[in-house]
Amino acid sequence: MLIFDDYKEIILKRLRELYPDISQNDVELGRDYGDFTLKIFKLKEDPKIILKKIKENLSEDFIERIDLQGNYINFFIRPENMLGIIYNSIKDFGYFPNTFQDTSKVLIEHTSANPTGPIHVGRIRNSIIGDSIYKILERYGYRSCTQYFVNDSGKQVISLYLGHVKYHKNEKPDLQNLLDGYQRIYREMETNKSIENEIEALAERYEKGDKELIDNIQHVASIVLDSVKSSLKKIGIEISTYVWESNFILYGDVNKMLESISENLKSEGSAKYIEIGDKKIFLTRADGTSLYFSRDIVYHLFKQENFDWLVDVLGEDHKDHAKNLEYVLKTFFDFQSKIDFVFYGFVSLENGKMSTRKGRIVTLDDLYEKTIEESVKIIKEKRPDYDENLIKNVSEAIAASSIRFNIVRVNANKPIVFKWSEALNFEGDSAPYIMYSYARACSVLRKSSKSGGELGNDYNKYEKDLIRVMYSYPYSLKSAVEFLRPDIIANYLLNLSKAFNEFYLNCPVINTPEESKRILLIMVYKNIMEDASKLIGIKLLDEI
RNA sequence: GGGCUCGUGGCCUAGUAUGGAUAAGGCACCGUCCUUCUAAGUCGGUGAUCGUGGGUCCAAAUCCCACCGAGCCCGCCA
Repeated sequence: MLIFDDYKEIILKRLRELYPDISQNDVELGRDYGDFTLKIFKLKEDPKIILKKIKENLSEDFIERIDLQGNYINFFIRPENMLGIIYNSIKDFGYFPNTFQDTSKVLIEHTSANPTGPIHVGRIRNSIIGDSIYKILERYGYRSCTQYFVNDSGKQVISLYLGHVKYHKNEKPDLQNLLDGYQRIYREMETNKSIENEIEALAERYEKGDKELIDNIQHVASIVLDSVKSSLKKIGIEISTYVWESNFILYGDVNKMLESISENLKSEGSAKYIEIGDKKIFLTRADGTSLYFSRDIVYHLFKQENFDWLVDVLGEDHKDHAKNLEYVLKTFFDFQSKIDFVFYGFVSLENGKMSTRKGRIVTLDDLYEKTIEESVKIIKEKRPDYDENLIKNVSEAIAASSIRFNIVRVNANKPIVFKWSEALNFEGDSAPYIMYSYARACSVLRKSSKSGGELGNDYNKYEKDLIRVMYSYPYSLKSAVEFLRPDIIANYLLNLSKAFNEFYLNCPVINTPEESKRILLIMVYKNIMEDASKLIGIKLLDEI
């Protein structure tokens, strides 16, 4: 929970003393008209009288003035009051807003990609959204943790193993030959049906607990998984815990789960299913092997043992699966945790869908390398004085931040078409724009000898705008949590950076009478930038 | 065919949950500003019947209905 002096709440309370019907939504954060705005359409009273009554009842010090404009009443807050709240919070607690530690434990499951190939730009949307949600919930005061559910027991990963046995048996398995074997076996399958039988035979042995086979499959899967981990690490994503699907089979949890709901299971041949309306959800195959749905039930029951709130980040292709899963968990099992699903639209290439099997992908590593290259080129052009070490630091920060920002800033339910020209654009609404604005602030602070200890009392338009955007940070944070939408933080950062850039261009600091006051403003800005950037994985540097 | 999601200037994105002030940014294009703290920046200009058609309402990008277009799902795959 966020803790700060919320002027909106105070204003709302006073307004309701006069007009009890005023709702939360009738008062909103103002844009250019005022700091807070009340819509008075509903009040059915002469606006001038409303204004008069409100002015009489709202005599708080922090109110600078109250204006009537058409059907809106605008409230202007003294900038020094807003800034004072932010500044005091940072001074006392290290950040603004302060938080109250929530007792709820939340687990964010993200990525969980089948370990059958390198992670590509289609899949990183999952990781980027998931990691950002994790950091946002953590900041808000939840005790948070991330988890990757590793599929090492489905047909895909069995194919990965079989591909290696068939085509690269004498080579030590590595990412390259595993991927080749995987793609080759799917090509082969198109003409040779017997391969499917081989896979099924392996699945059956697997399910019966063939230890050697399970170990071998886990071995190849872990090689691929390690590559996924190291790719994600480059963009600042480290997942707290990994849970392997095979464990639930090995230790009999899947079977126990099936027994516990045996009354509700129906049979078609030897295959078992649950009926939801006229839909059949199969839990086991005719040969007795388990299906993803069963393993996912067991996995969610396992998760709820330790967490009060589960958040699953899933591709939009999982919408039906998730709906059915939630229904089954709540109907047939003792499932108490709160559960939320965050879906995201696919990232496609300009020439169509990505496919690991068909080799039509842009991997995260490719994208990272190209972004570094482009960034180095630009740094050498713009900052000829930077040494190799600095170039390396800056280009790596820009690459990680740009990749994350370009993906996280768009609303998850919109599809994205990946374009190199956009991925490598470092101007306008981009991560470097935010990083640049921050570096400018750092530069001023470096060059000033003032410590910024005093709050001023007259702030010009640019200073006031900056203060207002900074004050609105908790509102964005709150929305991001409420709707599990990290894009809200990304857009907030753009607005904040823009407000600073305008201030910077119009308000000289060093060697002016306003230096102390403005240094304080910049210090506060720096703190909020660091706070918000961290949430979506933008790496800020003192100089870029 | 059924279900879910999306459609906002030439291109990309915000605004839609909670209807309300001239639809806000960016890219591209034209022009402005470095004798002052990083020009990856700033300011100005060109450019939008908010997919189409109805409806509700004092008021619709936002709500409702229909249609069109795109994506995803409709497996004893995951």
